[in-house]
Amino acid sequence: MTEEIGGRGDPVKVLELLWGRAESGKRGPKARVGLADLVAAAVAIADAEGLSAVSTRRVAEAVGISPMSFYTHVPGKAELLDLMMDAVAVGEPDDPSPPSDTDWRIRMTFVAETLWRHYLRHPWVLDLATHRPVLGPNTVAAYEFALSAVDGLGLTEIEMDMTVTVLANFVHGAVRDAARGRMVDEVTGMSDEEWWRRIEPFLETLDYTPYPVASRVGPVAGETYGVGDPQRAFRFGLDRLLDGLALFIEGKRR
Amino acid sequence: MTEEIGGRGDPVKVLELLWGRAESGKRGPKARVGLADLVAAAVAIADAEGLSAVSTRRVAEAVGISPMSFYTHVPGKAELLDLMMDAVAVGEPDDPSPPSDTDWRIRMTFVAETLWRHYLRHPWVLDLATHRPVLGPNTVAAYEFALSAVDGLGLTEIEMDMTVTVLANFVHGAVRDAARGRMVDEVTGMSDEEWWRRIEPFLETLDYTPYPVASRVGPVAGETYGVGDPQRAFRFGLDRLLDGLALFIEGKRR
DNA sequence: CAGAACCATGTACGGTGTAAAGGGTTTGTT
DNA sequence: AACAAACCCTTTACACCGTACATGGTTCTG
Repeated sequence: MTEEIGGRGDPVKVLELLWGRAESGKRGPKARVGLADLVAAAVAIADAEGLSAVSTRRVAEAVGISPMSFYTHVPGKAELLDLMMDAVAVGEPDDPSPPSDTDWRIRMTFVAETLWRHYLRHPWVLDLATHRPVLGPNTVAAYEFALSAVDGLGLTEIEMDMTVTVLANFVHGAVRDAARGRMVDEVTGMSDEEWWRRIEPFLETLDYTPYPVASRVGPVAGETYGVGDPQRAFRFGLDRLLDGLALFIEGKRR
Repeated sequence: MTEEIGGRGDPVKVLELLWGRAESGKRGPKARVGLADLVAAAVAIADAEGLSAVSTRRVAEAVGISPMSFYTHVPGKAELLDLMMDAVAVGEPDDPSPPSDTDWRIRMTFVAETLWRHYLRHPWVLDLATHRPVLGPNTVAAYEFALSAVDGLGLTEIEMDMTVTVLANFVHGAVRDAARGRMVDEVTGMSDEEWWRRIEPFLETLDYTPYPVASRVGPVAGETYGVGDPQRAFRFGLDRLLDGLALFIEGKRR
């Protein structure tokens, strides 16, 4: 149970680590493990057991060094978290290849779906992606990938960035809801269905007259989110967002 | 440095606390402090020093009880966090009053701006709002408030919920970027401007040929976000999103 | 007035991140 | 060849965290 804050620590130090500029010394004994091993181990732990299972001692043990040897390779935990985020901010081997389509809408849809898959594969990123961006090579590559989808449409640089940011933020929020229904909470060991089932008797005892609209919408939405397809909300929001962007882009083109 | 996870603990227990159903006993001595005192103290600490400063010991001390007496009032920290979220999910006295406008667009804009202010006032909510919803009275009231803006437009219940969710997710993401520039990071004590200034020399040493689009857009966007007005991205995204929703709503109306 | 019920507390345990100091091993310099 | 610098790794220790457990007061009920 540790609040994990990305984007901390000495910002230059972490950049040097991200871009491989921290040349390891020539003098002493060779390191038995590399930085990449530590990061990979930490990612594996986070993927399997959630972010709260990632501790410096645990990561050190996973790669076979003593707890404090961790600090030989990484300045601290904050930097490790940044490195983890950048490490997974890259496509997986089984990802579909991007469409070389001329329709920006198809390209942006693909960007959104790629982000969607990314977050579902590494849900712990959702807990970390609340602070400063990690300007590592993979993160920048992902940024480039997203920007390419809106390049050449007549948008200014700022408009391009804002467009991509809005899309990324939307996916972030949508996948948060989806991850809820899909995963079993590794801490409570309670599935989303059980959660709804547990609280439902209590909810029925409440007086909903102060909430007329919510009491009409809530149960329907709750049922849908509880057992339904969260991908539906994703598609709905994505379509609305792209509709709005289309108006803007076509307005600029003329 | 503690990961704070909202929406945990016994879900019914926390609901009882949220809705005031946990009747305090009649027998023993009267409690010197109430649940609301603990929650208020915790919120004050989080507002002032960030979420990582909120510990059970610290909260207990703030209200003048011993560390373990905390658990007389709250089952555990997870429940406290839920209570904190719901406690702030209500308007402040100096909030502008909602427009009684017939234009849903004006109403939704107001909803978005209210959310925006909410997150800026309590940025720590961003760190907590990643898990299950807290179905407390204030949270439900906020949900009702948002839903009212899209009521009577001919949308189905599910569509209403998805619309509100998309809007909330967008604001969440946009304010995350804004909070970055506005606040001084309470942990590093480094402002956003200083952060950019520190990393800029390093960024100039990188080879950007693999990132042609990002290298064109990034510096412009970085400068804008670094010293510019993040509210601009908020307005841009909000306008695009509302444009897209307008298409859908007007399509359904006919 | 007895006892149940309740609030509050002290102690203790296992966990966290990491500061500080020291031992071993390799390499560059003389 | 000898030495010192540089580096990896380790041990010990500290302050903090959430909270289980046992105990001691206080107040209301029967």
